[in-house]
Amino acid sequence: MSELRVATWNVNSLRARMPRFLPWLEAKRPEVVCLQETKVVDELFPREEIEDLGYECAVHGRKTYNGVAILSRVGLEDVQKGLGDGEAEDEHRVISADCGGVQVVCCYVVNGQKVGAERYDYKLRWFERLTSRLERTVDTANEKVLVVGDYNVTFDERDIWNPDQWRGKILCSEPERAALNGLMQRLDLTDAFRAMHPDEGDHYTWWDFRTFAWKRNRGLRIDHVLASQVAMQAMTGVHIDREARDGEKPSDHAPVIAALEV
DNA sequence: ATGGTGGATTTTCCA
Repeated sequence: MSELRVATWNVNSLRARMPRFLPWLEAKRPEVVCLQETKVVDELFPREEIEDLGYECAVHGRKTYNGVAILSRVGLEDVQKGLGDGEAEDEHRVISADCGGVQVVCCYVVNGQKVGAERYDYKLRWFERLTSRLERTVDTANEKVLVVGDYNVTFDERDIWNPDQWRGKILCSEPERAALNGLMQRLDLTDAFRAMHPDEGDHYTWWDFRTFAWKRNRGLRIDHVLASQVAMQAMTGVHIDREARDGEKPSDHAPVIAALEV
């Protein structure tokens, strides 16, 4: 038995974040790292610096927006990019791979902008497409499966610094939560952080760059590790790496790191 | 009700 740590981090531009990302990667050395908002086409992905630290890279990026990647130093097999449902545009928001016997899916869910906006409806439809994609490509009934990433949805008021002010708003609305919970029910996935930290609030993963949100700890928990039952049984811990949100030129998200015995 | 900051590519979009 050995420990396998899987981190998920919305880096908000990998190239802009390299001065923070590389030292973090060297210090933490998670076996698997899932990145969102890489904002870089595959040809310009900073592959060499990451490979020098012992990682293989699977990338699915585009110019300016979105982009996802999986880095692994325990193998990277069966890489599948995108939603794969034949629709014209999937916005480079999903990539999956088998890493050391764990089925890892890295997701960057649509933000949605504002309840009722066109992008909000697109977000709800995109959740349905993601759910179908997972039903086609992962075996949650039998395998260790981790579906991680920036879901842009809170589960409940424990995930919100001021629930009254956010009630019904984007990232907190009931249709978004129904879409996320529906995905989890259909795939039999568990919110691993909450399972390991029941009844605790004040555990956020995103703090808005505006309004001094970090300094005031005005955050939301919107980055999640969703785990199959087999993965949950192997899980030893999940934590949010708040240090990575502090200091110079941080991302607006903190990494979430899950550890399992494999 | 609005705008605040940050990143990429620009005088604006997206978050």
